[in-house]
Amino acid sequence: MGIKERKENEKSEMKELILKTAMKLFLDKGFNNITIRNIAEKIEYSPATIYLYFKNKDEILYTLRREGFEKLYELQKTSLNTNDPLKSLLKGGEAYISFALENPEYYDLMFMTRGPVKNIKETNFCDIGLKSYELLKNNVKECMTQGLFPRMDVDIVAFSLWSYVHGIASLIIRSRGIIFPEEQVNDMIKGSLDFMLKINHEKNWDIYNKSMNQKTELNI
Amino acid sequence: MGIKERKENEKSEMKELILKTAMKLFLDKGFNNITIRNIAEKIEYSPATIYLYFKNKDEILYTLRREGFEKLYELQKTSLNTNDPLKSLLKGGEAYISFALENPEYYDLMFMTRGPVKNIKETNFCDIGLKSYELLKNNVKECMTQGLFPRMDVDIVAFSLWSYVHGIASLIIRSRGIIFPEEQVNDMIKGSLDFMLKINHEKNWDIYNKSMNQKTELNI
DNA sequence: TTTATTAAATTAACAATGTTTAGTTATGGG
DNA sequence: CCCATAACTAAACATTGTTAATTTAATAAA
Repeated sequence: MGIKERKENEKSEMKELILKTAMKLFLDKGFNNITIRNIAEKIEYSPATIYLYFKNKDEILYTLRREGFEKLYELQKTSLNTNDPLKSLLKGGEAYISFALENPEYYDLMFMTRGPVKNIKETNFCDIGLKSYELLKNNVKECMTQGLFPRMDVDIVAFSLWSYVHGIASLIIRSRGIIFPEEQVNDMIKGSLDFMLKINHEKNWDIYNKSMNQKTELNI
Repeated sequence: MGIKERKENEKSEMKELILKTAMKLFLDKGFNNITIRNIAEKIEYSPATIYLYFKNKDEILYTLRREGFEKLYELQKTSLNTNDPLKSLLKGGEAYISFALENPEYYDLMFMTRGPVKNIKETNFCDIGLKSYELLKNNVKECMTQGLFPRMDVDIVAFSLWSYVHGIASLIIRSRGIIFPEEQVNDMIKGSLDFMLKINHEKNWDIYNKSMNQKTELNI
């Protein structure tokens, strides 16, 4: 069965190549401005070949989107730990925004690109996305049990925090933060995260400060 | 000059008709899925006619986008008053999200659609958008002078608040809040605004409550 | 080795898109 | 009535996603 195996490998290598190339192109010009022919030309195959590996252009998107959700999940897993839930949230938020700004096209595909809504469930990116969301929820819960957050509906608070970082990331990605000079963007982001946690916890100011001083650099 | 005048009227009426029709179609299927031919067919003219009134498809988008910014600005003007800056913020936030969810296609064109970045400045939708942002900033300033907010960089706080409501609106519009049952969305939004202001101001809890009780219904 | 079968890739075409050009029809002034 | 200008359209163009027919390459069978 050595041959069959090799063929399978070649097949998945080809898929990888297409995905990698597509992503590189999307990143530069955006999903809608890249054609199947562009991708084909880059990898020096005919356009029709791509259809041997992906049903259509959308399926390339779906695959990349799922990849993105997996990447993000891994990232969240490493930055969210419940020992110090507040610090954890801060790091998670920073990681989230960093991910979005370092992989704008991934982020775009995941959260900003309008896709046929039917397929959102079919492509079950929800499953893995939901896992990320659960991480966040647990973190929020921990904050509540430790008395760092007011006791509210966990879903509401989690959604709020998610909305917050998503808002920051997506405004910047879409250059709607264009009002601010480029070099201020980084401070802006840090400041925003500050704002949320700061006013959240003037009571717990000491705890907050401790986590702020240990925080890692945002590299954007 | 009566004739010339009438012609001009007819010309702008035609523009209106095209815009109105385009918007209706965009709302249903999204900008990228609507063709010039679709619009033309709807208004019973030939596709080429549209190019007599708009340079290209994008210019229709730009025009609608500018319209959107004006609408939003008017809305913000009426809901933001500085007598009670905290209540003002809350109403402004609600109005913002309502606008986004009631006019998803406008909102999409304004903040979520990827457009050629060059044209962002050319189409100077910035001017009017900036005015909205200034309203918000003034409101934030007022909160600070009244001691309702910690004294931080006004831009950072304003951007934060903007990010927050934008995050909520855009996640819902892109059905990324799909994890929650439809009927909970409304509560979710209210709860989120609660969250932000609540934990913001447990100190000023009385003020907050006053504005919460008087708040108008979100009709989504 | 030669032939048959299967897989991989390409060529050429399709319909649909945004856009342009050349031409036609209508309108108003002389 | 004739002409100039405006309004409009038909027909074409290049480019898109996608597919069907066909060729080429790789494997299995003889």
